[in-house]
Amino acid sequence: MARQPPTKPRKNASQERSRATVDALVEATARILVRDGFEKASTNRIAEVAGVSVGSLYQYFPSKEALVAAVIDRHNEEIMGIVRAALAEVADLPIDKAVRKLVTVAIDAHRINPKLHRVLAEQIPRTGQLRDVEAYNREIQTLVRAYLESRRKEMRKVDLDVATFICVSAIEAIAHNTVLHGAEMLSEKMVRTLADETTRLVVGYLR
Amino acid sequence: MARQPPTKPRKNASQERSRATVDALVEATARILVRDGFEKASTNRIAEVAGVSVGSLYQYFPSKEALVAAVIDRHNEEIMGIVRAALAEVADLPIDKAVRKLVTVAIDAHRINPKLHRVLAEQIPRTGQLRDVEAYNREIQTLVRAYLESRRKEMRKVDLDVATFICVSAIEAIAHNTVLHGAEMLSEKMVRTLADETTRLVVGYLR
DNA sequence: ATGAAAAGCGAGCGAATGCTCACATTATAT
DNA sequence: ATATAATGTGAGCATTCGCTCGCTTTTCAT
Repeated sequence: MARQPPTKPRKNASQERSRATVDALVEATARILVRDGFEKASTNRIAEVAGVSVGSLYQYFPSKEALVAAVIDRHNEEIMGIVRAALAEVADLPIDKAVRKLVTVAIDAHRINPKLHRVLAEQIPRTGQLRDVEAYNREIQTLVRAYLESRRKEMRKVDLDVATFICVSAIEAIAHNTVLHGAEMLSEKMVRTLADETTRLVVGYLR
Repeated sequence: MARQPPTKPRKNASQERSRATVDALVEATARILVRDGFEKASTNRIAEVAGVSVGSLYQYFPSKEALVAAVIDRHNEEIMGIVRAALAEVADLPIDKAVRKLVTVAIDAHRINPKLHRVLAEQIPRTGQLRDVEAYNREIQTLVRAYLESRRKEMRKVDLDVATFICVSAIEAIAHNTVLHGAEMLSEKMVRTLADETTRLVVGYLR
C-alpha cells in the first residue's frame, strides 16, 4: 500500500503513553512558569522537566507558543467552568442576589491558582497565538448580557451593551487587582468586605 | 592627579550631544515597540534606528530592560502629569463634578498614545526593572484617597481605603478596556456615554 | 513471531541576541 | 596647542534558543 511518508505524523496523540507525554509537557510548562517565569521557559528546559526529549515535545507542540497557549487554555477553562456554572445557577435570581454571587465567584475564580494567574497576567506577551484570551472575555460579556436582558424590568433604562461592559470591566478589575495585590494572604474578612462593596457598586449602578 | 580609571563612566549624560543620543535611543525604542512589537526590539536594532552605535547605547543604558523601562516611564509621566493636574483642579469640587472630570481625564490619558499603550499593556513582560509600574498606581491611590477624605461629609460611611481601591480599579479598568477594545476609532459620542455611565457608577457608589 | 506504525530520543545546527572592548572622534580646559 | 575627559564606533564573542533529523524503542494488529 502506498503510504504517505510517515515522517510527519505531527500533533495528535492516540496511544495512552503519548497522552501522558502531552500532559507532562503542559504540566511542566506551568510549573516552570510559576517557579521561574516566562523567560526561563525554554523548550529544552520544558522537555527536561517533563522528563521527555525535545524531539517528543515537537511531535505534539509545533512551537513554544503552543505550549504556553495550552497552559493558558487549561487555566482559562477552569475559570470559565466556574463562571458558566455560576451564571446558570444565577439565571433565575434577582439582580442583587445574582450580582453578589457573581462577584464572589469572580474573586474565587481568580484565586484558583494565584501564582499562575499572576505570571499569565504579568509576564506573557499577548502575541500571535496568545491573543485568543479575548474570546473568553467575549463569552462572558455575552452571557452576562443575556442575564441582564432577562432581568431588564428590575433595571433602569440603560443601553445593555454599555451596562454589560461597565459591570464586567469593573468586577473583573476588582477581582484581578485584589488577587494580584493581596497575593495569597487575603483574610476571608477582607474578601467578604470587597465582595460586599463591589456588589453595592454594581447593583447601585444597574437600578 | 591620581584619577580613578576613566574606563567606566557609565550612565550619566552631561554634554548636549549625549543628551540627544539618549533621547534618540528612547525615541527609537518607542517607535520600534509601536511598529514591530516587543520581540523585534533588540538592542542592535534600537541602536541602528536611533542612528547610534550599540556601544553608545550601553554607555547610557545598562540593559535592554532599562531602555524599555525608560519608554514606560516617559509614557507614565505623561499620564501622571495629566492625572495630577486633574486631581489638583478638582480638589474643591463636589464629588459628582469631581468624578466626572476624573473619569474623562482617565479615558483621555489612556488615549494619548493608544498604540504605545497597547504594546506596553499587552506585550511587555512586567519583570525585573519593569515592575515599578505599581509605584504610579500607588501614587494615584494616595491622591484619590486624600481627595475622598476631604469630601467625606458628602459620602456614606465607608472604609476609605476600600472605597478608593474600588473606585480607582473600576475607573482605570473601564478607561483601559475602552481604549484597548475600541482601538482608535472611538466616536466622541461613545466616549461621552461611557464617561457618563462610569460617573454614575462611581458617584452612586460613594454616597 | 513479525512487521509496521507510533512514540521517543538527543546531539547539534543555524540564527539571533545581549553585550564587550579596543579603538576613533569630538569637546573642553588650560 | 595640547592634554584629558567625554562621547561615539562596530566587529565580533559567548551564549542561548527554537527547532530538525536520523535513529532507536515500544506498541499493536495480524
